[in-house]
Amino acid sequence: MRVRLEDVARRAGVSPKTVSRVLNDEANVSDATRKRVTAAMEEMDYRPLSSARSLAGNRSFLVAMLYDNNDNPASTYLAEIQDGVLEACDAHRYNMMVRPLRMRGDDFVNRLDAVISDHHPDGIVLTPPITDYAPLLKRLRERNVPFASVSPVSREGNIGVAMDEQLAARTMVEYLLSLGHRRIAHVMGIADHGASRWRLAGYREAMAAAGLAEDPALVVQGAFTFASGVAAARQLFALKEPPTAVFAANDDMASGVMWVANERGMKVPQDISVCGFDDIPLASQLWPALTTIRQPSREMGKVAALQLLEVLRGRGPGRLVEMPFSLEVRDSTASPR
Amino acid sequence: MRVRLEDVARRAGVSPKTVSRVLNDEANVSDATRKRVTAAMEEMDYRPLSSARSLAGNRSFLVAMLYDNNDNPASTYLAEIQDGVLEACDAHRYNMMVRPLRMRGDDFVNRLDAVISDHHPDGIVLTPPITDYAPLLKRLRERNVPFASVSPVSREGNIGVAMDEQLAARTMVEYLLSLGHRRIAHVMGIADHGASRWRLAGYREAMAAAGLAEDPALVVQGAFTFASGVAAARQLFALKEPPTAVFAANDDMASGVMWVANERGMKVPQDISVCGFDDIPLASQLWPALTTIRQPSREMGKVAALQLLEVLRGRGPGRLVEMPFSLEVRDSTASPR
DNA sequence: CTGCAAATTGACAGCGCTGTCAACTGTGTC
DNA sequence: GACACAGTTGACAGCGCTGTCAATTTGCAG
Repeated sequence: MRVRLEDVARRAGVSPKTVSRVLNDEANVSDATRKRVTAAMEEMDYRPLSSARSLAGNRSFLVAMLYDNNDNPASTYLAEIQDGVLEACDAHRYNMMVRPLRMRGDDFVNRLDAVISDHHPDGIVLTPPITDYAPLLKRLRERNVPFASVSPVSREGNIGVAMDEQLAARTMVEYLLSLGHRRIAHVMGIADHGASRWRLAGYREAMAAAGLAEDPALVVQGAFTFASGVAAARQLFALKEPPTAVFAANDDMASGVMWVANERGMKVPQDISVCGFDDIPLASQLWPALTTIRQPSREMGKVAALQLLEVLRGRGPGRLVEMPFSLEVRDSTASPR
Repeated sequence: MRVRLEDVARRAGVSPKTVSRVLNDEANVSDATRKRVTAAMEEMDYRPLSSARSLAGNRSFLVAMLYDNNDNPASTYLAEIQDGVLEACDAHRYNMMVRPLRMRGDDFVNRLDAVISDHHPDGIVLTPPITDYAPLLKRLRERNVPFASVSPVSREGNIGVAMDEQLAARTMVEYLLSLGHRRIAHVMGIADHGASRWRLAGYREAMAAAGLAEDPALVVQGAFTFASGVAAARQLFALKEPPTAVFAANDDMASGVMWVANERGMKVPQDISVCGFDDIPLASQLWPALTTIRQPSREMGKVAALQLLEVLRGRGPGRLVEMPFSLEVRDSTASPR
């Protein structure tokens, strides 16, 4: 037979309601009572039944992590974030569910509604690019579901975690400049993603600061995928004046660029320097190992979830935490010859 | 105000219990009534509250996917399986949760117990290598929690999904033999994983069938990680008579082997052929693209979950479904020179 | 048309917990 | 010593659904 809250109450010599208070870490319980109840719980190995807690208390102890599975089929980046979110939820005995949410089409708000109505998450963790679809955020606020974001575009009124991606991108390009590169290309990510905008802005900032006029031919559109990196590289290498270095907006695209370089018999980094962004495991497994910006994805997932939990547990308003990045110089970049 | 089952019942002119029966797809409801109730549900956009269903019905509608996070930090393989499991659960309106379960130490059975007691999953999907820890399976059976496995070692009494990995490995090695290789090395995975055993067995089978005596120096231990592939390759390439081809038990290790080849200035596939197993996205992003065995991981996750759901929904006993593999010949293998 | 078994439907209690609100306890004040 | 007041505890109902079992309807043989 399962141990119920009532059983714990009897053992501790208090009313069920008092045990409930202890369980939920509520105020107004004397230290002595709290200690007695906690001991009884331990002794009996009491496990609250979450369905009963949910039904009576009208909360689900559930955090849903939403991601866009249009452009992100099982990506490493998301897997790492998920790992961090899960760790944070575990620590506070919250459950976590992952929900793909196709952002294609215009009924994604309905799909969000369905997720909320079906699962009643107490809160939501938003991952890029879902962090910035205005109608979706609006609906979340209307339905009064707290949420935290990983790398949202707007810092105003958002809680979660962010990184100064523009500065990171600028740092990367400044590094390339310091190696002596002047014709530096940039492969952009999907146009309306915040990550694409920041990384492009950082690139432009560094180039401008070095007094270099922007050559539009050196900035090509990508889509964060390996294949788009391949396409972008083909375009860049076909230029009359090809770049001596390529800064791709993420590692997958950078690996596409390197792939094309190999295909053409160009040596990296002797003939062309290539660098990426994110530092997914792939970056170290490529030959030569990829110079990139390290983004602590797992930690970022954890921190975003912790901010959300802060709110859910009524501990405070939560904030937008800034995470550090680092430039990982490896073997795919060198001075031009 | 939320629409409750009672509201639907009133609208359809039946008792709440009858609506419940329709909701749960039970027998003994006349077609006419069923139709009327279903219509009422639709019209009112009724969403059953899962906490109430769980509490009253003593089931959770929850499937937990267990994985070992010792050796698998956010691996692509698991992410793909997860994706498939999620799809299957969604289709039957079950929730899914992912649970890392460190297999190190000997209290993993307790940790399993905690998962069951805390979350009460109706069923569990086991992923390698958790599929084969006898004490864990025993506990699962004792506690009467149905489970399905992805690639279990033992096919007896297990439901889920499997692939003939030994045949796949043999096929790969036969392909290398057909290219003219004779000194073929194998980098093993973690010793007690089923995948390691089968892939090694397939390697041996093919070598023996070709009349080649096994050279123990050509079979080296790995651990399914990139780093272990690097270590294994250093060992192999240092041999007096190094291999002309290396078959690694998975793609990550194969990429480590290629990395060392590059480091030493050896050309793949001219100087050394390398191949892997799994066909994770990395395989196509390496240069040269990796010859490997394609394993339909996502589909396998889905099929395993479907077998479990078959059981959970009282539809049958479930079975062990065999999935096909395919040899993906790419550019990392060629005849020796 | 009657009688009987099978199929269909409903009444009711209760799953294990928490919200509400009332009751009680102890402390400090004048 | 009486009173006010904050701090602590408990009684009770009820969250929305399903299990049990009894009541009713239907189908069909005689």
